[in-house]
Amino acid sequence: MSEPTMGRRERKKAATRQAIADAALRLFLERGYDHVSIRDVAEAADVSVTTVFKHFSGKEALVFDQEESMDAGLVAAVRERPAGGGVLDALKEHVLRTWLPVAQHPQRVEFNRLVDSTPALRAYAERMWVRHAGTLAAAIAGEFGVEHDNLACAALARFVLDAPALAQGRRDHRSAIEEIFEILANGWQPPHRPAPGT
Amino acid sequence: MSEPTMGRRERKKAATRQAIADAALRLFLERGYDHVSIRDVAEAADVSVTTVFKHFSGKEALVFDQEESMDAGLVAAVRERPAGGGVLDALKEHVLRTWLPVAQHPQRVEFNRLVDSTPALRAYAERMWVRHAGTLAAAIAGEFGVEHDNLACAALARFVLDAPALAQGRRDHRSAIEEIFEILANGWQPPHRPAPGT
DNA sequence: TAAAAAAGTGTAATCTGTCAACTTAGTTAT
DNA sequence: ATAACTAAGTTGACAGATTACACTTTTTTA
Repeated sequence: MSEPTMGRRERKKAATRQAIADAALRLFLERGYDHVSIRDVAEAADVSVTTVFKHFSGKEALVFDQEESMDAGLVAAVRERPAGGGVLDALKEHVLRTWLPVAQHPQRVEFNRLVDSTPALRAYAERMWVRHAGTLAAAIAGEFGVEHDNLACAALARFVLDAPALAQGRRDHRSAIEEIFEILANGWQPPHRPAPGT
Repeated sequence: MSEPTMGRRERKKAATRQAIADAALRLFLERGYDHVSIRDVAEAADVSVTTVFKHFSGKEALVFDQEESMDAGLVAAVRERPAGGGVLDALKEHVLRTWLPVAQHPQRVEFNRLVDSTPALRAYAERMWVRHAGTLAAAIAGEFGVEHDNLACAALARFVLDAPALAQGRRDHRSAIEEIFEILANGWQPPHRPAPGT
């Protein structure tokens, strides 16, 4: 799907965008986010500052080059879920499939450290998920034939999209996600005391 | 507690802060958040730009002058809850008591419209609540004698603090909050179709 | 091939936020 | 009361992010 659909123009555009994103990530990892200016990035990618802003909406967006439209994925997960399966299970599987690999990729350890240690990026990353809450809520509501802004659906969407942020930084991402979805499915129960001596 | 504790100095400082906040809110409501610069605010309050930043951490903070440390209130709600009562109920009551009056105050209609129509302020308001998730999570965990970062407690804290954002913009704030806590207590259930013809 | 469309450039401007050195006024100890 | 101290505020300069604008180059297309 790449060769005939993209003319020279779009190919060059994509290349420029990629060059900017690569240069940005490299510099950020080298010097830290706050010690790299947009000008630095532009020069490293050999483009002008204005070009950077034509490709990215702001400095934070330079870091999250890839994870863009997961709207489609979320909606598909809900709509094309296995017959007879619940929406909750479908969303759990989707989160496990799409988020786990990214979060656990060993080449991303330094990337995650960069994000974690930069307040602006932490905030951006959190909002990145929650920003899709509206779309997901509408998709869920559509499945049940209720108003697109049905409160229960909006709440579920929001809670589900909180899951990655909550699981972030836990030892076992997978079981963390499962525990969160367990709460959403059956309600919150007071935790029991851990075995003494741990 | 106000007269003897505050000398002239602190009184003047508080007055300056209030003058800045008042000028800011007035201008924001008049012209819209994005069409007012910090310089405008400073001039309207007859102080220098740097003074504004000495009192407020940033432009958004000018709008949320009042609602600052609710950490203490959240922790108290959990710790001093009625004997035998569940944490969930205590938190629900606390949200209803502290958030409802503010959100419904009729004098705040234009204020809410300002926040709602300004993306930067929307984001700030949302984070304002979620920012206390760590404190609340630790308080809940403390009540049950588990590790301070217990996942179930962190998840509950987060979900509870999502409630105001979710209830915002609904017709009936109170029942919205109650519906959200119902989900947290008993799990999410698919919504039923609304009566046709509404 | 010429016009339209898109990508990119350079400049200048605005705005947020920070910094350092200075002034002023309130507080405190003598 | 007065000198020394301290916190609040001022001023001016500055860096970085972001936008607007007018211009050039390249690709596409009629």
